[in-house]
Amino acid sequence: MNTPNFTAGKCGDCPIRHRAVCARCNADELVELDAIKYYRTYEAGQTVIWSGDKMGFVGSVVSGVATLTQTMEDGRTQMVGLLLPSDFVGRPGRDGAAYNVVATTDVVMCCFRKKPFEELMSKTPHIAHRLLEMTLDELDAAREWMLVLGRKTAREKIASLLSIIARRNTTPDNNSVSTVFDLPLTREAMADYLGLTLETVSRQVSALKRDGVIQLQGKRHVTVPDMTRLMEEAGDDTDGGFLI
Amino acid sequence: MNTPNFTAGKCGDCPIRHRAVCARCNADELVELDAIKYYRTYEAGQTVIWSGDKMGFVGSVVSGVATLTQTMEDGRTQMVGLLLPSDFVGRPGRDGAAYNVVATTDVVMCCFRKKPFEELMSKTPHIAHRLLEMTLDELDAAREWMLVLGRKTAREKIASLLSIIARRNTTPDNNSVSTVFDLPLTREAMADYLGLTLETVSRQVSALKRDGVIQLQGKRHVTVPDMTRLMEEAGDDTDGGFLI
DNA sequence: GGTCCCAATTGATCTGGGTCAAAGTTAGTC
DNA sequence: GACTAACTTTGACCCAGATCAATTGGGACC
Repeated sequence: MNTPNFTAGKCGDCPIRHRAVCARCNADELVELDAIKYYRTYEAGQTVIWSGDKMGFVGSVVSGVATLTQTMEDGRTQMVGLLLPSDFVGRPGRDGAAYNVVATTDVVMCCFRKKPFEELMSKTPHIAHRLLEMTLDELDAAREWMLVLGRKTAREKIASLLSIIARRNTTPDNNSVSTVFDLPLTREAMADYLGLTLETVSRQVSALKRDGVIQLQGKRHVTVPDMTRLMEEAGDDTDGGFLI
Repeated sequence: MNTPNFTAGKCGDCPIRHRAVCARCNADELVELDAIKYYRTYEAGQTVIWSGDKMGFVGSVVSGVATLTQTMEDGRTQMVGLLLPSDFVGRPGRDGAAYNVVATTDVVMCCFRKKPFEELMSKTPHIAHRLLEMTLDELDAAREWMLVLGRKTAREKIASLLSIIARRNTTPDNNSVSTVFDLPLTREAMADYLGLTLETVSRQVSALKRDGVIQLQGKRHVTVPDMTRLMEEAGDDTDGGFLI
């Protein structure tokens, strides 16, 4: 775990939305942090952390997509978080992981050894502050998702998921009004996020396509001609709320 | 809002599980906090905060039960949090409320004016730390709840809710192995928590009673003869996990 | 004690999404 | 370029929970 095998990355490469602690990219912070920080890559499908395991680090996603999942003894699983580039992983002050973390694409993580990170945190109020802010964001997202899970129809659920991914993952294409992105999830992973079966996901994606709300090139490449329409389908306030 | 009309309360009365900042009840902290702190009572049914409103305080529940809810334009509502005594309300660093907060019983809140609280927080790393810990707890609870909403059956949902309330609300009755508590929620509120209709809640409560998993005295007073059985019905690991 | 009101129960029926099954797609791999 | 394996779509049928519609129960108040 301690062998950084990611060479190209340095904090100068942080994606714009990188919100984790290291992401602030202030040189003085970097000096402090470099001693305890390392990069690590995971292949698609690889489990980053098993629920219940001791977790020796915290960190954030640099590139790729990972998921947080919970599983019942009989195998029913529910995704409880989607980790896109810039999202933070880990629970400072806690020893065990609460969820499985699985890479769904190849993932590069920027990790901080936990012990020194916590020491740094208690010496640097600004970091604890930032972490609180990020945790509040995650809490908002989780609660918004409870509304999706508890009260939305299958079609609305799909539309909600698509708009979240669209808002975070759009490849800017300014000579077009359309929003374009790649789905980083299989139909099964989408189902696990939405509390549906993969068949229902497939049917509803087809229905949204048939109704012109989205266009598909292949299975994963999505074009949204009209984001407002998609958000109406999601049942959201058109102003968008604060889902991350 | 500034008129404290709660007289009996002082921090010496904090319930055992009071985990909020003021709850630590160290005399020196109290001296600091007293200048910015007030009590306030709300009647059952009263809305404490409207989603989107500017929120001038943070605080914690001293007694009673309140709920956090989200509502769609068409009226579908989902409860996203249950506030029992000791739970924290508010989002330091945020201006607007993200949810409706509604008192479901008479509620006493211990409130801190937001501005001075935030100043205090930035001067006192220990408070920011504690707040982070509490927010992580809430995040865990929200994510555990996502599993309930997304993947559990109606019967499992009811059993899950009952065990959460049982674990937090039990009136100790040591000459009996049974767990006894009062439901602080109407059937409708339970339905809003569980993503069900009130009719389904009623049916499943009746079914659990018929099957001897619970006993009811009146509509609200619940006796659980065997907590292990209830938790099996909830589909939880018998060790209980970390739901708050 | 009566009656008003609201919470809760119970019944009958309907339907969205689950389940089971089969066939179609796509990307590797040899 | 055929072969495999994993992912996806589509169809047929079913059932858990929603919906609609009466009742029933239980305080609070006169």
